[in-house]
Amino acid sequence: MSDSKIRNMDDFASVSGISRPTISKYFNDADSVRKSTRERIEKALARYDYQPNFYAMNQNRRLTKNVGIVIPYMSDPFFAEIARNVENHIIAAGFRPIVLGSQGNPEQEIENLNNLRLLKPAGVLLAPLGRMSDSERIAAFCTEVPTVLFDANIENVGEAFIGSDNNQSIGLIVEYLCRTGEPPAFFEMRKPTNPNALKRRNAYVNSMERSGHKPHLIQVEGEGWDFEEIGFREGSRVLADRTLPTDTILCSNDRLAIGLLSAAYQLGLQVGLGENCALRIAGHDDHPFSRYTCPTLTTVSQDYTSIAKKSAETLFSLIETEQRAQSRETTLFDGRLVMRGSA
Amino acid sequence: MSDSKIRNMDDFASVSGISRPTISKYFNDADSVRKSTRERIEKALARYDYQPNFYAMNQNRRLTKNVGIVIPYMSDPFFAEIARNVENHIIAAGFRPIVLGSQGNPEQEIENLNNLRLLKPAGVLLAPLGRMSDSERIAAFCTEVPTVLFDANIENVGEAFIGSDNNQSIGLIVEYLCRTGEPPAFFEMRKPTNPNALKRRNAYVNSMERSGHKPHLIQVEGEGWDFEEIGFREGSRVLADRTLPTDTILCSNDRLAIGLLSAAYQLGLQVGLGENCALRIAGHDDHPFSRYTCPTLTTVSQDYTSIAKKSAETLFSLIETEQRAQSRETTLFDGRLVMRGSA
DNA sequence: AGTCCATATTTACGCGCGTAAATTATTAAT
DNA sequence: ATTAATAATTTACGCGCGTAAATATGGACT
Repeated sequence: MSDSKIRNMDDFASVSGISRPTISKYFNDADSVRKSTRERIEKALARYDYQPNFYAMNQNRRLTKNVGIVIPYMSDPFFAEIARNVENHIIAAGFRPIVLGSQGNPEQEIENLNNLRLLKPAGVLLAPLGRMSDSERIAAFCTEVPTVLFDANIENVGEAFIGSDNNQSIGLIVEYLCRTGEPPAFFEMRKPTNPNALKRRNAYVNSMERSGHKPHLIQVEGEGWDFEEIGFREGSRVLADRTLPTDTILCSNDRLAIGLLSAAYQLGLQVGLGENCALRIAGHDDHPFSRYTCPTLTTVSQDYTSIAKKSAETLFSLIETEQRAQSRETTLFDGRLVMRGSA
Repeated sequence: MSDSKIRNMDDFASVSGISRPTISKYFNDADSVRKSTRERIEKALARYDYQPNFYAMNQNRRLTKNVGIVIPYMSDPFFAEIARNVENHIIAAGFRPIVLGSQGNPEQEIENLNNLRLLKPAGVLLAPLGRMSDSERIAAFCTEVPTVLFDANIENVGEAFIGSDNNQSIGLIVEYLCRTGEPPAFFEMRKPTNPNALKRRNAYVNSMERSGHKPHLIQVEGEGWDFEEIGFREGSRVLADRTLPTDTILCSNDRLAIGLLSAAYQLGLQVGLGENCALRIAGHDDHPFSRYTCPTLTTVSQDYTSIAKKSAETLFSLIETEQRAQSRETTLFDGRLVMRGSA
């Protein structure tokens, strides 16, 4: 295989018989060297499995092909899924994605941005935590690195925002629920961590009033990101009380709905559309798990694909033009009704 | 707040009136400088919010306080949970955790190790992918960096292995199921990706035979890590066939069980212990979601806490003694029966 | 005041790489 | 063969920091 260990680019330059600056050039852009040179390098690369030190590279380059992706929660399948989507676009465009999760912690979010800055990224795609986020420091970061926000908006921070049209999506499912049964109550956290939650609350109220129904907010207590637990605990309480003015509950997101479904099951309440069902439950987001709940969860899917694509494209155009956006544009995609068993 | 931007340690040394090497020493170990000096540094730190370049630090140090944690899948709540647990121990011991997920991809797993190596970690805690893993390259990595394996074993790789005693845990739940109803069939993937799955299969067969029952393996097709989908799809098929010789199914892990529960629900099969139940389903792992399934999932919990603690401690002792383990020790923790609604 | 030890500073070099400028070699075309 | 264009090499420096050795400084003590 290999002779002595290749420890750095100098070593590799020696064994391949090509000067270090040329090797450096090759790794920067393989097509920027003569074809015969490229072949010699690649032959040597096959013999000695050298690869340049990623961090040392980034330390010296003005700008790299790195693109950061920061999401609020790594272990939330919803964010994992959208991050994977964005990642694919980044790779396809010849960039290198670096995904970081903030674990619901605003300090971690800032640290993620700090660490990214050291890698001299060409740009960053950021889905901020929301209410908890240290928006001042995020704004400061955005002045240094071209940043596109997605999923959750922070007013006037970043070059653009791409997300879902909560008005449309909530309107869609409220209309559906009203049309097929009793008008829904809205199940949410009293102090939601996410700006989307507030938008959805307002959208619900507006949508209900527009169709002449009285809105009914079920605002439960709970902190943090353990939404299933909150949905279950508070859902159990609310359902046991039997003070609901309706048999239909629309949850602010699928994870709350998953907890609520579990609570309903344990109280012996049949959920779904049938005659012998006591309750209808709907969610929002089309969480990967929502197709395995019992019954499967009726929800509104966010347009993952479009959000990911548009976010990436917006960032790429910023990177190419090497200038900031003249005006901060907001793009909202429509949700799609996903009818399943629960409502 | 601050005057001109502090760009590096030199700048910060100037404004704080202390020499750069002393600053460097402070950041390495705050107690290694005189108290009065420390106070001066920290006063300057409050004024100018400088922090050293993480990657430049690691480039030059022989050894750092970094500890890598590599898990097979970031968005699997089970691994997310155990990683969080390990992380806390690392922080408590004054080290800096760096968590990386391999997304089920063996190449990503190797790349994660490569990237970690560049950060000169004091040690690494690795939960390998299993069958898919490039065990040769992992072994090569382990000769360079002290590495402790957990969750999934690779024979003779790394300094130690800490995991669950699948024999004990499967024995426990098989015994429970036999005692409280019909002996279980075992639902698993025909070609599991994880070595634990194979151990569990054998443990099931042994356990059944020991108590005089005929084992029955349901080995379903399916690749990858989308276990819920496989559990649902193949579960639907198996249940619809109605060729099962028993009404009790033990799944190789909770994620399969979650899919299977969903399949049973959709086929109108009542799952649980009651007289009018057609099926009992049990899992393994005590996945965070297993308490929200309908019905809640009876399972065996792995001793997260102990595995995380022991893994971290084993690594710390390796780091302290600065030498490799004389012999590769394997530590297995007992599982605990978690009785819920499904069996 | 003088001694000693701990701590701080100065100086100088190294890590693995990017990059610019000047020089030399190669290639393709005239 | 000469020329011009292109590519490669040499040389030299910089990035942000660690670290070692020599030197200088401060405080506690006799």
